[in-house]
Amino acid sequence: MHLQTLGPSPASPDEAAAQQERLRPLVDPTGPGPTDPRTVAGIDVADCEGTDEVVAAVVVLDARTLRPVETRTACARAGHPYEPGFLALRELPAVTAALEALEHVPDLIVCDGAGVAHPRRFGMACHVGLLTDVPTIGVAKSPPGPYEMPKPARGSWTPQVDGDDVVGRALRTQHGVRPVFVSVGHRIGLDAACDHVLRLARHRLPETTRRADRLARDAALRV
DNA sequence: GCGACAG
DNA sequence: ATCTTGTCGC
Repeated sequence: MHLQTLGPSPASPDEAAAQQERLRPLVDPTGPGPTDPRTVAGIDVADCEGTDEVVAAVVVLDARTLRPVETRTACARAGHPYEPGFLALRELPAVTAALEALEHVPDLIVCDGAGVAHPRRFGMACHVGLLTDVPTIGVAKSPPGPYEMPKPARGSWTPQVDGDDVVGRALRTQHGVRPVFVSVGHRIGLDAACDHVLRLARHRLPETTRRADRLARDAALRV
């Protein structure tokens, strides 16, 4: 699929922070998103053992059946060790390559990790949103900080607050199971984002994430 | 048993 | 992220 140009790739955390600050005003954290998406994509990344490479996987699912209609993987040098707040510095080159190889343009993209629930309000899901101009959601497996535990029922949630802003939710996707941490990426509001995550979640994590995770893991073994 | 899930 | 171990439930 065609991707927008967002300027030169940062080569250090400092440059990445500057890029995040530059791009964050372009994020639109509102709107209904796709009302009745036909396809939903999931993205995840796995490390290749022993090498300096990471592999990104993109899986496009039929939104109705949750069956895959297209899968792509791409490899890239990690370049930098992981640093909190700079996941994209490490993962985005591979993610970009995988997205470029994609033939379908999905109606919605679910990213592994944060959207606006990020130190500079510009997590990976925001980055992918601007890159693709497709509505994006960030679903993280661990919280950005302390949070209030939602009630045990599936669908219950508590707000994630940062200063004066609500930046995301701890959302229960299965009864009694540890919540996931949802934040908006681009071109969709938090209510709609949580609706989609809930609809995609047969287990704790949405099917998009599970499928992309497995594909990335498998591909990483073969590198 | 095999897959899911907790820590 | 990854690995290891142990329990739970279909």
